[in-house]
Amino acid sequence: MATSGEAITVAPRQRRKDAKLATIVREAWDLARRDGLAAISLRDLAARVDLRQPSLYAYFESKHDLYDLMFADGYRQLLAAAAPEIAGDPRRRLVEFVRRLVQFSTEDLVRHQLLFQRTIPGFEPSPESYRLAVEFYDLARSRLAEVGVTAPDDIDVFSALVSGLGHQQIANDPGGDRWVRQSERVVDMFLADVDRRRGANDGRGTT
Amino acid sequence: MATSGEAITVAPRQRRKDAKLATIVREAWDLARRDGLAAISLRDLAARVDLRQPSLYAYFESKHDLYDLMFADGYRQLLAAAAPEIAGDPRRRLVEFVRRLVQFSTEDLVRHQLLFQRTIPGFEPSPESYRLAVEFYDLARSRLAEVGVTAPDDIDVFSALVSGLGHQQIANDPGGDRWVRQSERVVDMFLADVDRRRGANDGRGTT
DNA sequence: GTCTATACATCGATAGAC
DNA sequence: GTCTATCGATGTATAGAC
Repeated sequence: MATSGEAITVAPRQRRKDAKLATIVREAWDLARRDGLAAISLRDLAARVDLRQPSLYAYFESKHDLYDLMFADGYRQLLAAAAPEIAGDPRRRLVEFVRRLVQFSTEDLVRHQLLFQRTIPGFEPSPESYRLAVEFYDLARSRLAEVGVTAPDDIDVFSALVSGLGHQQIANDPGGDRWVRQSERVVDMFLADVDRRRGANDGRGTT
Repeated sequence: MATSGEAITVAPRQRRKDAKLATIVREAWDLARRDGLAAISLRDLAARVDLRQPSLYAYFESKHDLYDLMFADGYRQLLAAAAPEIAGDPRRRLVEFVRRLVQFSTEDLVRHQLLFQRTIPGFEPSPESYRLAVEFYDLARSRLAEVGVTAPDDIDVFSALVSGLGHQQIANDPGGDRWVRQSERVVDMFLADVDRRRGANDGRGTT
């Protein structure tokens, strides 16, 4: 029985470590909300998870590595918030998708900063973490494709609209809905513009 | 001659101090671009302006106070970039105004962070500095009023569009023009939306 | 995997002489 | 206004025992 001896004892040990790591990341977010993203202290973090500061290095190799864990965690949260199916026609699905994104941005300033802004000077997500980000952008593209939007310029404009709503919401009305409630209007404005430009180009081919 | 003795000697002395302060702020921006906004070191800054670190406290009272000087300086730069008169009809003036703002955002990441994002945890601009920000937003409102846009919701949507273009530009194509060149399209999209909604409400009064 | 102990650098800010 | 000297804290990271 080469398997049982290991599979039964090692697996729970790994599960314990994963659970502890999840706790560490959760507390790290909490500290970031309190002191700012760049001001997370490993001493404070260790104290919150009942460890001594050097023991944290059993869970990540450096502070940037911790940011990477948080980055991946943040995109997992984003996917969890944005991916669930939405009933209705494609336009309505897109509106609700945008509303979810803007809402997500406004829920957590530092999460928004780590995921969408360049707040930590030297930080670059690892390829594994970046894959989660790509997964999200693929999801966004598919929501756009459903309403017939696939041109790169259109996608760029759309991304600016969404990021602008989220940014204004969190910067000027945190916790409120002053920009969240413009989601539907902005989507309709965008779709009307795409239609208008499509009409203007009609009959001229695909140039 | 109570005046001459003071007016002649004190004024140049003050002018010297102002010039030195301007140098300090300029070098602070340079350090921020190199190390990040939060990582500005007063020792490094002092070395760059040929002072010892404690001597900086003759020019500002704390590090937050330095950020306040930079905040005010940044908005003065923004006003200098955005305020110059533009020839042409109101629509063209608005397009050019937006292009200037997006361009301004993309020119300096840390300036963009200090002016438009909440990167420094405890920092709040002083009332004097904030007045410059208000001056800018008044300018933006007047550009909008020229094309007949005055409703708060319209202004909110417009602000989201502009900030979204700037944000995407600096986050995903720093130094390029991928979103800058969408400025005119976005303005036209916005104006068409305002018109469309105005038409939809016509004859129904001011509700 | 967690600990103690510690290295080593850096930080913002203050005291007090000139 | 600028200096020297220094305080007190904090930061990340490593060595080595258990």
